[in-house]
Amino acid sequence: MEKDLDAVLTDFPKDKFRDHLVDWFLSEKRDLPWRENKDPYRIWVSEIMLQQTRVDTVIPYYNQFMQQFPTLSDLANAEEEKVLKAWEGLGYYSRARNLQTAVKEVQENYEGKVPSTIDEISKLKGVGPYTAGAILSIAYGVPEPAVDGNVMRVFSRILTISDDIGVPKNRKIFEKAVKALISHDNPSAFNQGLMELGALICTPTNPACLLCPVREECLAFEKGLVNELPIKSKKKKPKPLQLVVGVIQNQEGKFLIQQRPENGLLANMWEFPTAEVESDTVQKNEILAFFLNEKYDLQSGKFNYLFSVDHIFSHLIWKMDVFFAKTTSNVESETYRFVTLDECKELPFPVVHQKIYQQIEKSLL
DNA sequence: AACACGGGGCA
DNA sequence: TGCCCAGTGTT
Repeated sequence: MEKDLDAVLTDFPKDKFRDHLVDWFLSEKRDLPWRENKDPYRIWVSEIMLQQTRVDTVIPYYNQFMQQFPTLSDLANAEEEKVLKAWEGLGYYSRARNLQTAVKEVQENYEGKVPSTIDEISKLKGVGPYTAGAILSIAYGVPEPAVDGNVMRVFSRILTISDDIGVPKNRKIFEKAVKALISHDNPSAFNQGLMELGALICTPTNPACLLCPVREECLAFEKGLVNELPIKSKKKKPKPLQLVVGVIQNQEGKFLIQQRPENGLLANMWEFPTAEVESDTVQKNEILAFFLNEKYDLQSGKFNYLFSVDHIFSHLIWKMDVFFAKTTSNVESETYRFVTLDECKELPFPVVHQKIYQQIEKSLL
C-alpha cells in the first residue's frame, strides 16, 4: 500500500489542498476556549483532555481546570487528589496523573517552559506522537504531523488510503502523508484544520461532502469511495465482571470508603468496598460479608440487598450488586475511612460509585 | 502486536 | 447494540 501512496502524492495538488484547508480553517474554526492564545501549557492541557474525548465533553472540564490550575506551576504544585477531582467524570484518569508528572518534570528540568523540540517534548509522560505534534505545531508553529483518528479518516478519504486505521503501525503511513502536505507557513492551522474537518465535515458517517473545502482534491469523492473509507478493524466486546459492593454504615451514620490501588483501573480513586465474585454465585451477601469482615475486621451485621448497577468501560462491564450493612466497628487507615456522603463529594469518585452514593442519598431523603 | 484504560453521545 | 471520540503506556 505504501508504494501507492508515493505515486498518489506525486500527482496530488498539494498547494491547492493546503490553501483550501488552511483558508477554510481560518474562516470557519470554532471559538473554543483553548484557542484563546498560544500558551503551550493551555494547549497541552486541552490536547490531553481531548484524547479519546469529544470537544463538547471537554469544554466545561477545561474551563474549570484552567480556573483551578491557571499556570503550569499551579498544576505542578497541586495535590494529586485535587487534580483527580477536577478530572472526575472525564475518564482515562492516568491522563491526569501523567500530566501532573510531566508538568513537574517541566518545572524541574526545563525551568517551567514547555520544551519545543520533538525529542524533548516526546519524553514527557503522557505525551505520545499525536500530542507532541499537536503542541509543537499549535503552540510553537513547528511543522510536525499530529495524526489522530480524525486525520486518519480524512486522509484515508482524501488520498484513498485503504490501510486499516485500527492497526497502530499504520499511523506512520498517515504521518508520512501529513509531512508531504503540511503547510510550513501555518502548521497550526493545517493540523487543526484537518481535525476540524474531521469533526465537522468529514465525519465517520454521512460526511458533508457538499460543504467540504477540499472536495475538489478528494480522491474518495472523485471515485465514489467516501462511504467505503476508512477501513477500520472491529474492536473486541467488553467482558462482563460480576462485583459485590458493600455500603457499610457505622453508628455515627458514616459510610466506609476505600482508596483504589495506585495503578490500574481508576487508580487512586475512592469507592465503596468492592469484591469480585464468580458469576454464578448465589449467596453474594455472604461472600461480601466474609470478604469485608476479613479485610476490615468489621463487626458487621447482616448484608441486605439494595439494588444493582451496570457500568460499561471500554474493555469490561461491571455488573454490581449493592448490599447494605451496619457495623459497630470504626477502623480507619490511609486507604479506608468512614465519611459522610457530603465528604464523598470532596473526593475523586469514579462515576459508577457516584451513582451508588446518589442512590443512597436519594433513599435517605 | 495486543491489551488496559472511562465515559458519554448518537444512529 | 455498536461505533466513535484531538491516544498513551504497558506487556
